[in-house]
Amino acid sequence: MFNEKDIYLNLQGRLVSAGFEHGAKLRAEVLSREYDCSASTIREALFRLSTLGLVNFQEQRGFRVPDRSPEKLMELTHMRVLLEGEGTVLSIHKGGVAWEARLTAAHHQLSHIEKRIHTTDVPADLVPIWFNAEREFHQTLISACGSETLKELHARVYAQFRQQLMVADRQFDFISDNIQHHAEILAAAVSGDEDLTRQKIHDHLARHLTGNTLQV
Amino acid sequence: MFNEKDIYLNLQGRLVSAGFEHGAKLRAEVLSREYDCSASTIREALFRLSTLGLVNFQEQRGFRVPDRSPEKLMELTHMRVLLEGEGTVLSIHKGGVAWEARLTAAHHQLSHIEKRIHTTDVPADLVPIWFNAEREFHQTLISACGSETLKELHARVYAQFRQQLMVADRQFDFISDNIQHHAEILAAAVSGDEDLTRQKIHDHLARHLTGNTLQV
DNA sequence: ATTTAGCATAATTTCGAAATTATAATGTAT
DNA sequence: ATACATTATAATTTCGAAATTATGCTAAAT
Repeated sequence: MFNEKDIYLNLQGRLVSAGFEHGAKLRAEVLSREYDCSASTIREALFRLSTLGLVNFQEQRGFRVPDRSPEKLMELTHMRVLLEGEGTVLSIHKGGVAWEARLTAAHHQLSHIEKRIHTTDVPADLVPIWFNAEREFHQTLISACGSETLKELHARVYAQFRQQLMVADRQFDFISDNIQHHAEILAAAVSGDEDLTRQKIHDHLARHLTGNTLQV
Repeated sequence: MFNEKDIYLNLQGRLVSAGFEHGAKLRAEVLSREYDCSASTIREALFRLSTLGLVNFQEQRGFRVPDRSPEKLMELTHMRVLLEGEGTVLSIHKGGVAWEARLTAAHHQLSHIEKRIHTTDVPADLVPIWFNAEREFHQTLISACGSETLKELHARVYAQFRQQLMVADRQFDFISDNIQHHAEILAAAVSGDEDLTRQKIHDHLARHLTGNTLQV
């Protein structure tokens, strides 16, 4: 049923989308029953996730979901601004029309979902879809940067950023601003204006740099 | 004798300082005899190191030391310039006199070793000492940035960068330039000139951005 | 009543072997 | 001779239990 890779990915998914509480203990034996495998297999997966930053490991004390922390969120946001800015500027230079096309497509999908969220009450099953579309858009921004290293670093930071913001029931008050932000980032990127693009990425994330947001 | 943490750290050390060949296969069973423990313990350590980027893991194909690659080195160098530049500028703002003192001290030690290397033939046992002093100086640059996240990202990148450059017998032709570079970085940082500091960090690493260096 | 020591319980870590999967070697058919 | 299938070997992965270490509980002493 589940091999280690599935378990690893499934745990990763839960860790960034309220599948566990902040600060929750992750006991290998308990999880091993859930996934119908041995504790060692879970332990391996948790170790990998700990090096990713999605799980805290303490010697002789096991594994835990990291606590929420406004400082951590600010640090992660800062790294997102830095890495997404750099990666997007590189994409502008190297990506060509193919990248612009992919970015426009990713934005179109995201925009569609965000407008639905904006106009109607948010059905619970729309949240993971929005979640993926948002990630896809931001990943596409840096997708033509030419540096796997940059993309890996960004993926880590993005995952930890999401984990900080995860909550069971989401408010979408921010969605109106987000629609605007994403459109502006797209426009700036396609226009080829480096500084403006960096600025718009910064503005999009700026509210997480104040220490006041622990809501999406 | 060895607990898992020791094994993990020992392997990490070897992986960044020519303790294994580039591309070498890392077989858990073989290493388990070396460290006098079971294969599972080694396997756990290798998984953690793989998430760090110092080991490649392929499903059903085990673990390997990453190959050398000029492209990878360039990407890592780029990330070092970005993260060290950002971290140092933050340190300039937040570090105060205490940070300047630490940086001056770290530079003094590094400078001492580099001058010895410059004037005499390089004794083999000086290499790891230089190695640590170099890392210490660059870590100190960003040490007052106030962001554990930035420091963690930098530590990963620095380790992978070192791994790319590792060779059994080192040439130290570059050392003369390095002495100059490190002094200029120190001077720029203490003077508080942000742009100049970023520039000097860039210049120090610039030769690794050409794709022509796979020597330290 | 509070602290501390010893004990019982629970959790973590390590192990070595069993099961699975890949790789190499040999033989067979075209 | 080359390609393909089959078998044998070697490597990886998973397991469940044993050993170690932490945690919580009870009782004795101040």
